[in-house]
Amino acid sequence: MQIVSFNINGLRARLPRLVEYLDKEKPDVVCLQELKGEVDGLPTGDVEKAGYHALWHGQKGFNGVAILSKDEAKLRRTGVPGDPLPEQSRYIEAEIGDLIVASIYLPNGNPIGTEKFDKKIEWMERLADHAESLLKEERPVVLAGDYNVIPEDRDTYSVKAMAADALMQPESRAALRRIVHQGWTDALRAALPDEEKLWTFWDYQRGAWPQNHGFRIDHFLCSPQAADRLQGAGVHKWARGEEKASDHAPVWMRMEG
DNA sequence: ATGGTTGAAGATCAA
Repeated sequence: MQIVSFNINGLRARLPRLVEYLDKEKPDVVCLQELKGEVDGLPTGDVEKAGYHALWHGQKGFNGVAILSKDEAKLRRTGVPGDPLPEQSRYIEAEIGDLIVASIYLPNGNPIGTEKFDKKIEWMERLADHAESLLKEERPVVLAGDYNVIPEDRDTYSVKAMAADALMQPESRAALRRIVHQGWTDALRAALPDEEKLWTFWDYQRGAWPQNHGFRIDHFLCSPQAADRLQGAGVHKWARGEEKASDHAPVWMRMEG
């Protein structure tokens, strides 16, 4: 099965792109982030026509996550336990057959030195607690989404340009490492040769896309039971080059079964 | 240092 994570940067604006993407790549599961709105009133029937069930967790104006799936998914929860930002729609978790999958939109945290950055780290700590409890279920689990964290220096076009950014502060990286070290596999990193550069986000500004100035912030974390079945992972970079594209490209991973 | 762009709003804010 193929699982995709896609920060679509506005469901209203991107729905036609999303449906084209579903028709072309036909993934089994799609985790969406940054719906940037309530879903009521949008022509989401197009998603169903493309053959998908949908669990939406929208929010007026900002954030918003969803899980689309060819097989029906059962909602497990929205928000993380003890969520430090309960009014913001950043987490949805569901069960599809034996698989547990979550769509995550982690706080951006900019600018550093503010409450926003502190909340980002707090949110990551609550996610870490929840991730640990998920591992105890000893099931295939995939935590997919926009983590807003550049894990290592090799995951950005320029360490210098990003040095003051919340996405690559030592605290952000340490919080992500604390989760990974519980026993999760970063599917994209695992699928890459060590020296290979691969980005998932290119800013709309400063000609980032034509100059390939990107970074890797969309990740799949796989439980051992999911990692055992991992067959490959990559980025559907073509989608970033389309008209009216999101600033993120979809990332994919393939699992046996 | 600043500015550049986009979406959801319907003035700015978030990214």
